[in-house]
Amino acid sequence: MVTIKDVAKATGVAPSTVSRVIANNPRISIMTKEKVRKAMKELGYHPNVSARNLAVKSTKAIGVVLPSSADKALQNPFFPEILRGIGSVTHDMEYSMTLSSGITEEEIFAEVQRMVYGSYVDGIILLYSRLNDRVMNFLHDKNFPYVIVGKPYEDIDEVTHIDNDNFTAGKEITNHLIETGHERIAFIGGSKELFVTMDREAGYQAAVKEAGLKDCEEYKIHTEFLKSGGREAVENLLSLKVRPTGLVISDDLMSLGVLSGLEEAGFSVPHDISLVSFNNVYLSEIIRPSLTTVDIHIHELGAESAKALIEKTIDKSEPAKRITVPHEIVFRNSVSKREAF
Amino acid sequence: MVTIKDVAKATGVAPSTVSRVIANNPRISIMTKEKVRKAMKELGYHPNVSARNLAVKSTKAIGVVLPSSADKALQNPFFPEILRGIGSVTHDMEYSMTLSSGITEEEIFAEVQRMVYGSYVDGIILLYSRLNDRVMNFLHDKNFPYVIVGKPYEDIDEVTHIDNDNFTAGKEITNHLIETGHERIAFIGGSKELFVTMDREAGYQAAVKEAGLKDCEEYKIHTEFLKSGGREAVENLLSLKVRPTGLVISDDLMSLGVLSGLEEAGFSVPHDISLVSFNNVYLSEIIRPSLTTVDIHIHELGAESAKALIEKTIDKSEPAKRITVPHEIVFRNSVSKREAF
DNA sequence: CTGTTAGCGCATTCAG
DNA sequence: CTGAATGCGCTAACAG
Repeated sequence: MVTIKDVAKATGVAPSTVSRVIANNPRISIMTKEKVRKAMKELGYHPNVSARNLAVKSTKAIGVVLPSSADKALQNPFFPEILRGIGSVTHDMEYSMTLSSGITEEEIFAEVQRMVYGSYVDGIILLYSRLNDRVMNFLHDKNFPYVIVGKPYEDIDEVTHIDNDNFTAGKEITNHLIETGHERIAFIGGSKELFVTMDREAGYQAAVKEAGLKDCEEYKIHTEFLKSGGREAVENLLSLKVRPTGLVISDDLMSLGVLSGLEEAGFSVPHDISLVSFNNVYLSEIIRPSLTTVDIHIHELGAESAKALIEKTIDKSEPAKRITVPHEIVFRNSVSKREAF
Repeated sequence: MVTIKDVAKATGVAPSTVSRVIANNPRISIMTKEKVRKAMKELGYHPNVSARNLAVKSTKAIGVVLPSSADKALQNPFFPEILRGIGSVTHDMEYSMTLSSGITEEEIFAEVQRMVYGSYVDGIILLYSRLNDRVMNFLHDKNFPYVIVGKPYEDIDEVTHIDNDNFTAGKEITNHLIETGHERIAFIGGSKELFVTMDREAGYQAAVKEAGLKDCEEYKIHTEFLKSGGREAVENLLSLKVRPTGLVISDDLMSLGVLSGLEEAGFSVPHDISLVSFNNVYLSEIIRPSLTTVDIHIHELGAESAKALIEKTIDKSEPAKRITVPHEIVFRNSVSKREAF
């Protein structure tokens, strides 16, 4: 391994000088800089992170914590995509990204502790949010830089988070259904415990109310989309005396299950029933009918979270803030016009 | 930050002793061990990785590089799943895992160089394999520990790789179709450049030949599944005078596209056409019809690769080897019996 | 069984 | 503008 000393020797300067040209210190003459750089290149010098980290007490690395992957939810294409978003900025800023690799909640917590106490990373991105989460509490207590993608359950204005305006998105997409003539619209969402679901549902409900449409409990379904993609949800809905003609579904992946269930039951989408959802993952484009869905800009969600976190690691006093990533509806083929009765 | 010195002082021993109890060195009396451990707990001591890494010249970290994510392929649930597999062993062995975060090929290469030269990681897992890949060549030249998930294009018995027996898998799943009475079976695969595709196709072909069935070129289709999920593939196939009754598709995600295309064109699966594929990602279970597919044990693929790599980082002279992860067919509802004509 | 010493590679005072 | 000295926190001989 070629060290700073080697290039110092080769150049006939002191190690500290080499260190300074690495940092591009302005007090070094342009000439020696060139000379040193040349030697670095020739010798194949590359700085050693561990040494650097030790000296400066910082790592230029961020940790990313995925939800407990006991959860099948991890198979959601949302995750690779957000990782890409994060990666795009870590790459640009020459940070590295460490993934937490626990599977149970317990393990994850242990991992995070290691990351924090062991100085593995300068900050952490939480890709989930739960009520009373040990990890978040821990980070908070330790005053360790972290951001949340989504909406925190507690201390909402003390923790910087990156989210969409899911309420508005829910409202808009529901309005789209209303505008195309639908009057009986149901909502199918994942766990009520999740803010995403709640926000989107609230938006749906607001739209329904404002339009003066029927707002009944029977039309709001919550199901673990892990289990058979909400098959039951569909069955429940179809067994109603007055069936909905439009469905707002809180996640593309879930739509896939619902769609399949619908067609299996002999309903054609969008002919018999229209359907819209959220996320705009790749899937929604390749299935038939392709999905009208709100693109929540997953990549940007990731990128913004990384940016915000890095700022925070650089200046710990950076105030907590909320970053709202814009969304936009992508119109495709899962919705059809419905004439008034 | 509480260091080894602090606990040394608090315990009245030398720093080196503390270091030894951390390493659980057997030459330390059980008594002082207890004493030291107690102090560590009380003071909230946690070892600093950077310092440790610097001293031992190793990082207990592995790098994972994903395929260039210009590729939509990353949205394949295959990736989160394999990451989980890797994570399960890195966690157990107390390693950490760093994701490469480049998006273009160029960027990825730069990242890998940083990882290697900067001593960010002890070894690297490549989650893709391409002909004449700079990254692989680089790792190879530098004699840096790495493993490949899949099959390397070059130096196949010099690089340890973890793969399924895709040939056999292809053969078996095709045989399943044959056994259920299908006589005209087509293959739809991704890029011919990929070994996975090639191997699976070769298996398909072997099965077809052995069964004495028609083996024509028209029945072998290659398409970028990125684009509209192989819609054209389907159209081509359907426009044939003698249409196939069974389809072997090289990836579940692609099946999704094909399935949609088929139903859109008015064909019902499995009634009119049967279909089988590979991977057994979550999707294949939630769509209707659920997919008969070969489970390639993605998680295990990841876990084995991590294990093999870690072994290699510990003992660089570990010989290159090939690890074959078993597969198994999961029978679901995308295949129906076909009576002889 | 334990303490002392000397680095690991780099950044950063402080001099000059 | 540059060099010498010191220390980041930990491990690893070497003594004893």
